[in-house]
Amino acid sequence: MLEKFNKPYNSKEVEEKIYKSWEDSGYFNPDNLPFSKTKNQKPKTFSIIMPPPNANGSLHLGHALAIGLEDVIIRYKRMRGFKTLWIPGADHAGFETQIVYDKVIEKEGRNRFEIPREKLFQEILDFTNKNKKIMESQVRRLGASCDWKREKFTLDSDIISKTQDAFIDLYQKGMIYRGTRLVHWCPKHQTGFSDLEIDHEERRDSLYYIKYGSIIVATVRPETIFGDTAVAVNPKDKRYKSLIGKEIEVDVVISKLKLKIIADKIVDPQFGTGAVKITPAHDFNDYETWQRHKNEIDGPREVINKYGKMDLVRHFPESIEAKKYEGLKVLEARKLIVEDLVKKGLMEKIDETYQHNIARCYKCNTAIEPKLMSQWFVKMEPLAKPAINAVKAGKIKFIPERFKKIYFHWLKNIRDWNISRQIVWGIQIPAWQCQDCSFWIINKSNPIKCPQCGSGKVEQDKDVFDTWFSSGQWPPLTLGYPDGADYKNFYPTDVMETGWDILFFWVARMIMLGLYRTKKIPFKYVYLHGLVRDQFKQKMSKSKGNVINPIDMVEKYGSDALRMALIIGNTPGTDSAFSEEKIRGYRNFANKIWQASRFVLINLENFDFKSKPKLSAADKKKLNELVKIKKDISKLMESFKFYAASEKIYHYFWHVFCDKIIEEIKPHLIGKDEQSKRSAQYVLSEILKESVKILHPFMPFITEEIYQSLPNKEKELLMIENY
RNA sequence: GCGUCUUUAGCUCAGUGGUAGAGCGUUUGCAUGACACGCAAAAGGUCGCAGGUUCGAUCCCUGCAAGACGCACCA
Repeated sequence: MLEKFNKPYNSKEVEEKIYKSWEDSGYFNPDNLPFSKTKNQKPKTFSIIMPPPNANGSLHLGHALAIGLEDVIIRYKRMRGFKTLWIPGADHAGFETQIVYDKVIEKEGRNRFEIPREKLFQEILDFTNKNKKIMESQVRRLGASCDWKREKFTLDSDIISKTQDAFIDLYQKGMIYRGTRLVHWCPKHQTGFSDLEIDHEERRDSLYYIKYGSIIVATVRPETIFGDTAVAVNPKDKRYKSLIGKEIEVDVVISKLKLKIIADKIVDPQFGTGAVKITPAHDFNDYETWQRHKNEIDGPREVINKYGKMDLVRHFPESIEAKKYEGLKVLEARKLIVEDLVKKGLMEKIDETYQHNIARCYKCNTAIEPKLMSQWFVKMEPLAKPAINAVKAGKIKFIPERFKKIYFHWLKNIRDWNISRQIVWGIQIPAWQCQDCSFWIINKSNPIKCPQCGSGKVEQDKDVFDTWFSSGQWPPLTLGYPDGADYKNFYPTDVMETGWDILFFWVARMIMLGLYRTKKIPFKYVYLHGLVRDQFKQKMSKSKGNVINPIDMVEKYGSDALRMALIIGNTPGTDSAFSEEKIRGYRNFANKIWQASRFVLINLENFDFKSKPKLSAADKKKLNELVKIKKDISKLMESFKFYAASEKIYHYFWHVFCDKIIEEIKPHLIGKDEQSKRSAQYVLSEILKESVKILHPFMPFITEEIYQSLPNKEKELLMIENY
């Protein structure tokens, strides 16, 4: 019976078997939990929706931390008698997966833009389904006690359908509109983005002072002069006051442009020359300036195409010089136009020390081109207000609290959300356009005929939703909103546990869309864990070669050790330094638990549990101390201080129980005094059982394995013991 | 520009208005009847700097410095 304890703890021999016994027991499903069936009164429920890992690859340490923390919470609540539900999921991760797959097909010498839509979608679906299985098996290896029967994928048919419903509902209420406006466009990935997918990089560039007729303008993008439609000055600027409203003729090398001088507050008289060229097609501020002066000046003239190349000939067909620039990449064109301007004597000066920020694609670092596009936008202000109020009123609490401020700041300055993406991997937008009269029909199925002009030429929008538009509705959708039983029983959920890096991408949007759709908050607590970094606090990345694969660590040291290493000393919201050393330390702890259990079990072999022995004063004290420790730890668990709770039980088990209590008790075990021996045995058995319970949420595998050997166990599984 | 965080032992981090804590690491001893993935000891800190509040500050307030980060952005 106890032979297995004769060698060091071997996680490999235990974990798979234990996980299977949990899964087979059915207790991951709250409906099967024994204590939830008994009473007439409504059972206490507790629910967490797992942030669905991307189904395009393997788990990283961030996932391991998240799953570890969520499992800690779930197991603790389950043992506390809650009807506990944890729903696992998988995210199709639209754009992210698209580019992962781009790399796959690039290696094969193919290009996604040449593959028919349906074929490409099917290929990515096959690829994702394969990876999804790997991801799921990894979640199991981490010990997640989630209900696999309720698992949801963001491309399940009901999720797709309900996501489209949300779009239609928002559209009907005037919260979504089709707008032609400038969007962040990545010339490499050939898609537009929302504001969040953009990184800014500080750079030193040249600031060119160019003669525009009688005045001089300063710009970093001389290649856009072909798209200019005005020059703006500050209305209070005395230097230009007399010129406002006048037209100047500007030599832009390939042609002459007549530009009106307009007055606008946006112009800072202190910067450059105080005169700004206005290029509404290629600059966000210029676009807005044009909006304010629509009646006075021409609108956007696009001189850069979607590939980031010059597109001039169609605007200047009679210009021979235009051909010279045609098709050049922006930076090549810039070099050339600068040369030509200098040659023509139009370059006043070049300031090469100008520091500014430029927008980059967050994925490939390609310079973002503001591009004029017709897209679907969500009006954010009406969604943001209730989301702000829910947090202000304390209905949703952030852990740590300071993220509230960051959240408020973002929501108060929010801009409309571009949800159109020009990729195939995602949920297609349920919008159809009449090819004859351009009328839009918002409908899940093909409307066949245009209701406006009767034309039969109706085509669905090729674009798909920003992946966060669907995952933003994740809590209600996974629970079967609007009429599912789980939605009734488990919504609002209790905790949303995720990384602070997706506070805006995901958490804020879940709150906004959740409130909008269900009129209820989607969750009560937001627990934001920090990012896991390497031992030097550097971000882990493939290029730096400092990535630690969590599953390798599970193989080497066991899931329990990995979980402890991730959770101990990791305070919410603070990035943590992580190293293999740390895991080794907790592997050692696992063995310590193993050996201590062995010692206790050996000494319990002839112990009669039927009658409780009379306890010595010292032994009573030990048990009282344990009660206090347990109380302290529960308090820490309830206040989300898992980093402290785990450390406390670690310290108690090793340095109190093993170092002090066992050593003190040894003489009683081998002594002749039968009563004090029985007292000692009882104390050992009690402390071991309680310790294993307290440790279980953190180190579920080894504790379950030991529990199965306890002569005084009361339940079939430790997992459903009473905490 | 607006904002957030950090600064405590060699490293990574907890923490408290009343003479400083953990883990790892280091040093020394130890094959002790659970465990060398171990045991027993030990060394190691003006709690970033300067003021203030207080009987008392590592903790509260102000300023400064260094570092990390978020948001926005002027050509």
